[in-house]
Amino acid sequence: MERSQGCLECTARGKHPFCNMENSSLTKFDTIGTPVQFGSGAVIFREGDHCGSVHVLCSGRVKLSATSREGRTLILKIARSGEILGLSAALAGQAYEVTAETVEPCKLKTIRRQALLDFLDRNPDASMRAARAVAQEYKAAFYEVRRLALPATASGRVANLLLDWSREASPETSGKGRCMMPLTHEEIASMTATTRETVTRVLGQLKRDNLIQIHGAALTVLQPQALERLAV
Amino acid sequence: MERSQGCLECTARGKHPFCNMENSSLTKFDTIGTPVQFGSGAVIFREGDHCGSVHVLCSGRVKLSATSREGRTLILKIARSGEILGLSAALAGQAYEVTAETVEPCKLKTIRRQALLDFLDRNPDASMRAARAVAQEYKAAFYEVRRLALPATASGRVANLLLDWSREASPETSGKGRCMMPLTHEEIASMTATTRETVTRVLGQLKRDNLIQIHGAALTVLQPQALERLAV
DNA sequence: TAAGGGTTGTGATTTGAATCACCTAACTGC
DNA sequence: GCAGTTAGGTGATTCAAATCACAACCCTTA
Repeated sequence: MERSQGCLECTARGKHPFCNMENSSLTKFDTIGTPVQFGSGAVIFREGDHCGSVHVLCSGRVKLSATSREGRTLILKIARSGEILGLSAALAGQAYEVTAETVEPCKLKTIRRQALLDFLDRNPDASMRAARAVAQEYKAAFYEVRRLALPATASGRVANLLLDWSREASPETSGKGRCMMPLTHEEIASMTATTRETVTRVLGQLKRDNLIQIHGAALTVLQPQALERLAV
Repeated sequence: MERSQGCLECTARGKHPFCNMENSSLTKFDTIGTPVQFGSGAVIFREGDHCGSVHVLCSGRVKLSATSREGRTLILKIARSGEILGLSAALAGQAYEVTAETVEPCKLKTIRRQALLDFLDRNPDASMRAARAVAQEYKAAFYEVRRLALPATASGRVANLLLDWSREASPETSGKGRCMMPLTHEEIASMTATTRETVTRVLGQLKRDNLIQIHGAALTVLQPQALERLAV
């Protein structure tokens, strides 16, 4: 009788397009999903694993990454609450494309792939929502390509990333340009196709030029326009 | 009474997941789409344009690209028949993310965004197919990120692209590793985040090392394993 | 309080690839 | 045929960033 994790009562529901479906659909949805909790650093699934389930991220952040045979790691994005991990793999009927690893304690709702497909078949509004959710995922992946491939320099790619972060976070942290960046330089390097040392140097330069401020994990973008000029 | 372009009679229908819907749905679908033809080099829509329509690509190839303020161009992919251009933008209700330009004469079927959404609402099997189609688009975008960001060198990115092409084409051209590459070095550079000169040099080196063969637009991959080793 | 693992900061060196500059071919349409 | 245009090829030079090598910090945990 775990009611605290019911989707109907979820306070964040309105914020998340997929979760915000009709009550009747959501009631049914609630019965096919299992609430799960993870600590920090837990692996939810691995790249190449058979996709048996999708995972709705209720709270917390999850790092999505891919690794090359030679050991180079690319972090695609940090997923936030409301995202549906593994949805595209489940719909396409293929293995997970990425590895999902929590970066902080997370609550999720896990749904078996077949149960989800049956549910979508029977609830047209949910299946439209799923299509929209994947469209969002697509858009995000597309902007990732853009962010990586268009800037000519490493500083451009880093600047792009910082701008993205400050834009995403703006509603929460009222002060403009402030956001939390709980990643190491090594991880930022994996998100910008560069090296740890280069990230250190670029961030150092941006601080010296007063374009940004960093206190621990707190990042403040002081001059967004100047960053944009760098970012191309 | 244009019947030649009806989806029901389309011979390629079986090859394309989205088009291969139930006959009853397809009949309805046929009534909401307008067949259109384009010559080579025609622009179907532009990045940033309001997304008023989606376009089912019936035959021919279409170049999808994005441009930065500074004029750098990134070619995301060459879409082939069966793809639905602008679907993700239509579902997400936003502007087109890319510019679509034909690289050879193409036939398309254009559907007003609202007509498509209504159609999807009323035909659950079609909306599942749409979700799957976007999931495919997502996967493609994801591999694009991988191809661009994981290899450490320009030759790695080019090698990756050549491998992708030869894999895609393999069913058609029976000879292994043979495919058509109707792009200039400049365009290949835009797909691999490098420059025209570097593409020329890399392809030259690959030819000299007997990893590939090029005659006009015909590309043959002679040693896929060696290319993979380069590609990382 | 010391020890040890992970993270960050910096210099010196090397290198891949961008840039610049030009040149040859191939195809276009007068 | 020749001028014009676009694609492909190549060398010389420059430069950003990868690599290598350590020092200086955190943080935990012992």
